Amino acid sequence: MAKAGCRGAAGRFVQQNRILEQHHPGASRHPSSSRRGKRFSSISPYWDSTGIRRRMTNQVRVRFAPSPTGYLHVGGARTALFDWLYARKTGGVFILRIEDTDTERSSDEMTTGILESMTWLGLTWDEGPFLQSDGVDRHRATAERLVESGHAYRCFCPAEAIEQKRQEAAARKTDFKYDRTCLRLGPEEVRGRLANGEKAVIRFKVPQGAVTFKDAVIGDITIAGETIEDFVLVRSNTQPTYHLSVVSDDIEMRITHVIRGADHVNNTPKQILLYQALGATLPVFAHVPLILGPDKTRMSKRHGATSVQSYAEQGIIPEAFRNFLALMGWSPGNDQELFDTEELIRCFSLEGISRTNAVFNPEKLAWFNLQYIQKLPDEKLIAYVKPEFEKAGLWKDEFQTEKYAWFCSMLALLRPRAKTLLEFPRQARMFIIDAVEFDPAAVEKSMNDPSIRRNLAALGQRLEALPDFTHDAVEATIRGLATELGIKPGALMSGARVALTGQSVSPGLIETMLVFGREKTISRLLHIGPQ
RNA sequence: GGCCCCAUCGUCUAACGGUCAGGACGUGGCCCUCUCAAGGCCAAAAUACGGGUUCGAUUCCCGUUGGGGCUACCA
Repeated sequence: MAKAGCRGAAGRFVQQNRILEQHHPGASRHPSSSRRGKRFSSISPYWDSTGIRRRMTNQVRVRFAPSPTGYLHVGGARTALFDWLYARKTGGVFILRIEDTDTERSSDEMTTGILESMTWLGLTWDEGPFLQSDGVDRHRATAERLVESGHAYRCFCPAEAIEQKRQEAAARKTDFKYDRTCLRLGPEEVRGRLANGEKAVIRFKVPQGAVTFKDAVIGDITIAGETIEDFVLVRSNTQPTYHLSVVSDDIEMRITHVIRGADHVNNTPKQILLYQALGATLPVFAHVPLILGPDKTRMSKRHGATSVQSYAEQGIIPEAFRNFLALMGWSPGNDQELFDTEELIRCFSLEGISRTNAVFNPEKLAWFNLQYIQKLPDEKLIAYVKPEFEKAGLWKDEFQTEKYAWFCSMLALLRPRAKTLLEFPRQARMFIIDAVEFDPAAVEKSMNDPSIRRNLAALGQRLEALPDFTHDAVEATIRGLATELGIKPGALMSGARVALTGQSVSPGLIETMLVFGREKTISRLLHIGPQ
């Protein structure tokens, strides 16, 4: 692929990668993840079993943190790709963390599916996958520290009451924020009510003043503190919430760059406030634009195929999908579109990320797929295509042994016509099965003239007499016979096409004959099947 | 409703004050040709609107409009 210069390294926003402070004094060991049966790697490299903190470096550490409430969708995959690319680009570490703290909606099957999709895409992670739920004790401890330091407080207000007020405010079309009733509670009262068994949440006490941060892709973003509600850190059932868990984990994992979807920009001020309250150094935030459906609304189930898995099932190859995804919201700054892995890594930069949402374009994906299919080495193509042939009941092991060369020559005919892997068995069928499956319309179109059978038989005889069954010899024979018969070569060829394949469309006739082989070609011309 | 963000061909995008606004997908035409593809060539197609700033705005500023996101004891 063309070697081209990429966007300069001088960034739109150059921000120093600072080392995150390790601030957790009594960081306990990661509990093992046997809670729900299935066990994912839970060995954390951040601190070893002796409790000795690892040497800190200024190495980039990025994470992809999907929640296993569904399959990996294209938006998530694109985010993961950018995370991965940035880590590879900088020689950093790519961490996978499963945010499964919503126990209601999370499932192990989804986690497995996400892992499979990432593997399919070749997005290999260096650490993890960690389960966020393994950190709940630490998350709770973090919240307690915030209460102790006066950054958070317990709130006894019933959720229903707040929800009702919220509804009322919405009906009135006015803004609603929790009124901080419980902020005024004295420590005695809090203790008393807790001792009484009253349920409480822990809320973050949002400080006065605006929060400003420099997003690596969007730029400066400022949000007035007054618009941020005292959000819940720990639920009344003691489950930590998202904001707390993410910040606690990102600090713990020493994440230097938070690259995630733009749907998180409004969460960022809350999280920044948490970092500050915890005395931790901020990571660089980079919010990548969203991927939209054709109707320009956020991709969802009603847009049809949105999971990575569904594209794999549709015969898209991972290299193509990845290349396509990379160009959704990122550009190298020039006209290059086809990138192999190394080029992609070399050219990728946060500066090249767009600020505009992108509409998913399946047609362009198909084009990328075609491009990649053309270039795939035979071995690799066969590996991709084999399962499809098996599904269609057309696979034979000899394709990889005695008939390997033949199989490759057939694939060569099919390639330029294949936009997806699924088309290979479909098109290869006529080369593999013994019978000819005649398409009535094709027969009607090219075989209705009674002379055509005679002519094809004549062609069969000539080919039989040919010393060498080669492309040039066959072509000369066909053209010669057509001239003698006073018909167009095309008429003879379309008849031969139907006699051989049963179809009116196929790869080049002569190439097709060569793949069928001399015997089959001649016998089909001499003895045209039914009809 | 409030808050945040965004705005170049239908779509993905290039342009970082001066270009005939470039490329790609898709679309149309032509070429190649035994059909279908692939490939080659050509074409149509955009700076949302209104104000500024400037010798000069796609580019900088403001407003309008449009779009998206967030607005939970979801993540």
